[in-house]
Amino acid sequence: MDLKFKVIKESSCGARLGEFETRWGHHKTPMFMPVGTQATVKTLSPEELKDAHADIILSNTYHLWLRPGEDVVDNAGGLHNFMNYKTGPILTDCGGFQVFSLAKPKDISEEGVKFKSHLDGKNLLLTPEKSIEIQNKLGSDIIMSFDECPPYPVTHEYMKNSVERTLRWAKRSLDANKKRDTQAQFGIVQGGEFPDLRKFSAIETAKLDFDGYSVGGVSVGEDGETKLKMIEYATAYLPKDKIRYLMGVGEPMDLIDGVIRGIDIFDCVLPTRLARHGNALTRDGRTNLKNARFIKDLDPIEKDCDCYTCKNFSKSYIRHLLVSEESFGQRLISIHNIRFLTKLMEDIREHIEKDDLLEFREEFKERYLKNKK
RNA sequence: GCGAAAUUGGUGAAGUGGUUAACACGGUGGAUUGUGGUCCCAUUAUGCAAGGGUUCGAUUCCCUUAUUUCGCC
Repeated sequence: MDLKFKVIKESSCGARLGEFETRWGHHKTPMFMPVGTQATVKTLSPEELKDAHADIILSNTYHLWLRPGEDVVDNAGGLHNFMNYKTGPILTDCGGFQVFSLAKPKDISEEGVKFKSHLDGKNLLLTPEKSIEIQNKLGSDIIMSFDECPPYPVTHEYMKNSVERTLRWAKRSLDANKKRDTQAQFGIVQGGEFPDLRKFSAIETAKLDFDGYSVGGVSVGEDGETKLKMIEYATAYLPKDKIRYLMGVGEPMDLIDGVIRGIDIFDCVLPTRLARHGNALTRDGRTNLKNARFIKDLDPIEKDCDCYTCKNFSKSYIRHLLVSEESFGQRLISIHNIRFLTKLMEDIREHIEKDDLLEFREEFKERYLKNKK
């Protein structure tokens, strides 16, 4: 499905202000997608997501395949109906990342990847065709082609073979997608920190007829400078008229730096995972709300934040909930953290419009990192 | 009143005549980037009820006191 993506404005620093269309309406980029691995953004209701200005969410093929099974979701009429998320699009990840993140004895062959299920140890085979078939049944708006996300670091030789295989898998993924008219499909660029392989992967993937292109294999343990280069090596060779999605990146500074390198969409578990561990994202950096200094602090997490949490609850109360292991505390911070990132993207869009994103970056960085040693 | 047993950090507790008193919880910090939600890392008792004695050395043995628990009149 054509997303009708268009770049509205490209700023002098390389950032793009854009827009695309789905059956749910128009969506502005750059944007951030909260992650809902198991058909739920952990602890949040669809209403809360909407209120936090989450426009689109990500869900996961691998997890839904294992439980409850794609047929169960299909039976409910697709993911949107199943989870009653009716306000925006859903993108499903292909399951490729789990090869890396599960880090079990893995067997990667031309055919696909052999896993042991983390639920019952059963031997499973995920192939490009199977991943697409599952995503077709899940009925997401955007599906990802099946890739391998190698760990970091890995030898140039390993990465070269992996990139070439991922490219062949991309073609098979594209061929397997019979619902192309209803679901958009993205390809994934890999190549690790190697400029030649990133370039090769970007150019060759771009030759395939995808609706968007993502940059994968980033934020897997590399240092900050390497991370930015990985992105640059890829975006330099991606078509300008297609959406670019940087997978798994969500640190506020990384979002800004990604946008400057021409990225349009991001996803990350960070806001919700940090929330479950008691950490709030703020303009002044991360704040661990479990810290004793908040015991009697009646201020909200951020005074000028428009989220439900900040409009109604104090740090003192949230700290109490966290310390008492009440899940409402995790939920309140999740709401705030997601809103923090969607607001950051709104600010970024505004500054692309004004073409002063680099100045915004400096101001933001100064304040965000000032408490870091 | 008599007899017996016990007394280790904020809590539950292990332990030994000899350099840093186990473990768990709790506390305090930290970590966290396409999520295997309740995980991970660090730190947290200069002291073993109090006082005295034996000993090269005692939290560990002995005595006294205090407190607690259980029996008996």
